[in-house]
Amino acid sequence: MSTPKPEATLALNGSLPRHRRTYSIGELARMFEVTPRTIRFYEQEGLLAPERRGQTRIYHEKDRVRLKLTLRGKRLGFSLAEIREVIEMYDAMPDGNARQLRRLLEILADKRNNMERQLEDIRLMQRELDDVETRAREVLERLGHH
Amino acid sequence: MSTPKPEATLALNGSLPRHRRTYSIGELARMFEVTPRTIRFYEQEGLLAPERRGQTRIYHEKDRVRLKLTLRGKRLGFSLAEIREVIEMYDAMPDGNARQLRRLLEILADKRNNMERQLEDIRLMQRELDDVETRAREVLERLGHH
DNA sequence: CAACCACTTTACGTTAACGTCAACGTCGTC
DNA sequence: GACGACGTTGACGTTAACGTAAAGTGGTTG
Repeated sequence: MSTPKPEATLALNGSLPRHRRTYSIGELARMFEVTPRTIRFYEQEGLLAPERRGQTRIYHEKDRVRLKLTLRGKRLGFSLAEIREVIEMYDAMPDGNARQLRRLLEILADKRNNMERQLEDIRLMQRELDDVETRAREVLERLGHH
Repeated sequence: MSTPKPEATLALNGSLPRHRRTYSIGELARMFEVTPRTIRFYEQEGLLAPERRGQTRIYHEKDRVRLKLTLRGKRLGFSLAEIREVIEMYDAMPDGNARQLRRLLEILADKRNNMERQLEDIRLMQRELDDVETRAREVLERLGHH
């Protein structure tokens, strides 16, 4: 406490083996471009369970990964409830009973189908975009030539 | 009215050249597995503009296609507002000015980036799913062998 | 020590995308 | 001519996923 060593306690985290790093809620928020409110909300919804040092939340690698997966899931249109379901089952896996596991496999298969349809949707949508863009460029061209 | 010919007026639409067909709101709803309420809502939001015969809405091929594109857009996570924006610009294209067209191209490029990221997300997500599934199967296997 | 962050909880507000219900009109049919 | 299936408008309800504001805590910095 008396030694003025440059141990900013936070800045120090700069070059640690990723595994030992911890994050504040603000850091994570900036990192993923969400607000702290969002992160707290995800916790409230059972998607995160950070450590607590007193009042304040402390996030480890595990939490960061979870958040990343959560956001990815969201971009793919999954609801927080769905994401939580998978996360919970995943956590319970080691000692999960057979029924749970089969249920998990079902859910996974379901997600997979979802992915497949999304892939198809994307391909179709890209064609549409190509088409619209081509037309737009043509019109633009004609405008250029008066 | 007196001739009992099997002209069910609705059933008759069965084998028409797709182009001339028309649809009731209920037909479209079943077709795409949405409720009539949804379709009316999309109209209210400016995504559809069906013909009217008296009070009742009559949908043509064009409307069906729009609905299809709208739903596809939704599956890909676009908001109705975004979808409408594109549709409107597309409709206004022929007589659109250069600024409008350039704006449209911007939007399209944006959507394209979105698609690309979604593709990447899907690939990553599929790997995760593979991983989880593999683990689940392993655990299940061990359970089987007591 | 005062000022300033960054963090906390509590609670109410907001937006998008419909659902639901009431109250009514219009066919075709039994 | 009652009935059921389908259509209409209008209005209010609901859910998910946060936003926002209020009021307080704890650490460091000039």
